[in-house]
Amino acid sequence: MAKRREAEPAGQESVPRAPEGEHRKLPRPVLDRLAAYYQIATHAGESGQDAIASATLAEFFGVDSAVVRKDMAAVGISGRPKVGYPIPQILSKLDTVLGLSGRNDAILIGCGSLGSAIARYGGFNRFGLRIVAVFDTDAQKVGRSIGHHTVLPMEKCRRTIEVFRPKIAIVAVPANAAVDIVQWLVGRGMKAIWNFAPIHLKVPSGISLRNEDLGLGLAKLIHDVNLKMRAGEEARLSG
Amino acid sequence: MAKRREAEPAGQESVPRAPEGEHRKLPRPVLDRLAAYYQIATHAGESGQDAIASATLAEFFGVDSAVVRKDMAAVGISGRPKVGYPIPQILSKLDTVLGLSGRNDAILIGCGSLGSAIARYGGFNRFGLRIVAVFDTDAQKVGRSIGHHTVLPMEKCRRTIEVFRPKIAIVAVPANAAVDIVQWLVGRGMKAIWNFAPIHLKVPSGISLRNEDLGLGLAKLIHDVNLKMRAGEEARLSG
DNA sequence: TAGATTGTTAATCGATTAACAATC
DNA sequence: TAGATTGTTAATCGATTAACAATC
Repeated sequence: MAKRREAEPAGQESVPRAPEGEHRKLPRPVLDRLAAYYQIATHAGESGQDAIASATLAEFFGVDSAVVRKDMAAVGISGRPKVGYPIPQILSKLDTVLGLSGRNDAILIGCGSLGSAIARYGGFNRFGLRIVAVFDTDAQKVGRSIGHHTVLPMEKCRRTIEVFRPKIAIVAVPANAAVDIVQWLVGRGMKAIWNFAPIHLKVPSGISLRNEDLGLGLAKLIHDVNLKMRAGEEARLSG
Repeated sequence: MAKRREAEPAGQESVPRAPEGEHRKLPRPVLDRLAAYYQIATHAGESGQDAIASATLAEFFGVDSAVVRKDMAAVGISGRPKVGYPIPQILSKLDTVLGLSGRNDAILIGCGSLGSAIARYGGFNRFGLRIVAVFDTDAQKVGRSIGHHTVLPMEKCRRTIEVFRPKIAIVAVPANAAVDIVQWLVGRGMKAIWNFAPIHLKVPSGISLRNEDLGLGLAKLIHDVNLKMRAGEEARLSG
């Protein structure tokens, strides 16, 4: 029953064999759904349920229930016929799979409106995120307090990285500054970049990067709403 | 050369036939990539290039160049051998496809730190977004000015919707308030919901919804960095 | 012309869907 | 027991990759 194929995508050739157990590489669509199940199960748990059926999760995410059952099997979450999947097991297993159980230290670069919002937002604690320091090049912003943090000058960043060794850098600087900053951060040993600048960045393989471009999200939403409105009009004309 | 199949996903049965030309339904992975090409082409154009090769776009996005050429063909962008795809054509075509050429009016609900950041951020103008009004239930926030806006009380929201008829509502309220607000907004005729609350919402088919859950994005990034660090360690041990 | 890059067809691969036996 | 729901196999579907002819 072992998986037949373990071909790695470009940039991963150095991995000699697939990791086993909970840490095997999951297809991206699976990972997307698992993250959503985590959120849905959390809210279901808060409202008093102690189990949730594959059909329920499927309806929320807009897929077939067999997909959900396969996803669950892929990470070793087992359900019970007539009952569903126990929410505590979903949460603890996905905690492990998504890596949320450990502490994930981060620094934040850029304290404009979006950077400040991130610094103040407490909702990421749930995912183990701890922002150890926030930086800005703007002398006017240095010294200000944002949430629990005081904005530090960029010159202090190198030393902070050496002391705290954070894995994650949250980049919320203007697009034209992002390329250089990210290159510098990677050079200082940063392992993950969470990029909010509206520019598509690249990093060496072995470094994790997430381009969280909200403008692109908006573009997709606008595309979708235009498509639906057009479809609605056509249905009205022909119906 | 017409497409053979036009099956619609669940919830779209009312559409009698597929729209033609630039507005046909694109597979989600294609749309994701097109939005990224738009961003990459924009920056390439700003740095003085006037064309870009499929291989360049492919390298940025981490796919094969044939994928890029197919995507371009799918939306009718034509390139020239030895040159690549002209950037003006990429931008104007994707403007149309993504629906960014029109004006997209929106209201913003919730002026916490994230809502305020969105209200202040000018980067969405590029996508035709115009926030016509911002609202909050908190009497303490009403009357404050955020960017160019003054926070209005929720009671004024109904009337604003009737007058401006915005298509899009940006929801940046706490998770426990989001469900009711969104249901109300849909009832008032809103066509698209851009949800920043950390909860997976559902809307009737025919309404567009984008759950922009940043915590989920973080979870995926953490998963990825853990996987890579683990892979790196294994390579070191066995290598 | 020679060479680089597009455009497109055919082959492969992987993910989704359908179906149903196993199980509580 | 009967019925609902999981778990899993086989079939279908769609997207990616490989290959190469067309073209500037």
